[in-house]
Amino acid sequence: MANWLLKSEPDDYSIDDLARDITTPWNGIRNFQARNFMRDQIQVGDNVFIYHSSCKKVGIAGIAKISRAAYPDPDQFDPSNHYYDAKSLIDDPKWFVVDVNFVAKANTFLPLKAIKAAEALKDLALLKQSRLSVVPVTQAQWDYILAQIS
DNA sequence: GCCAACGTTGGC
DNA sequence: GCCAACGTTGGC
Repeated sequence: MANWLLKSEPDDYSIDDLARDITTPWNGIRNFQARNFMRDQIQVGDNVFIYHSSCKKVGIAGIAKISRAAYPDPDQFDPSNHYYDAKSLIDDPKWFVVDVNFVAKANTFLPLKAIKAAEALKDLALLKQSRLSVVPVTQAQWDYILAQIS
């Protein structure tokens, strides 16, 4: 069982959208490192923090859980889709999605500023690789953040 | 909207 | 396989 942090732009898809939908395919990941985490490591039951990026309130907004492990992202085969990838083959797909289930909204939103200021989170992968949209979270980091937002 | 960081592409 | 050019991300 592992823990992850998934980024989303709330204007595009927010924790409130997930609360409404209950479950959603985490689509549109087009970065190899993020893809590899999803395809090779993320398992059903893994814990997820939902992080809002590129917006007014940047930070951790809620909690989710993986409800389905990696399967090919259908968008990559649809020429009319924004995420269409002509180089991806049906029997050798390049891009994957996992399904995510809503667990809870953060009672207390944890802003990036507070994440950066926390000694316990100084090694958080989010801070080391600021452009990666799927990052692992250690158990100690998970517990610390959970306590902050609960 | 700006700009720095950084991932990807493509020519050599 | 290197590296410059280019495109995208993401915080401010």
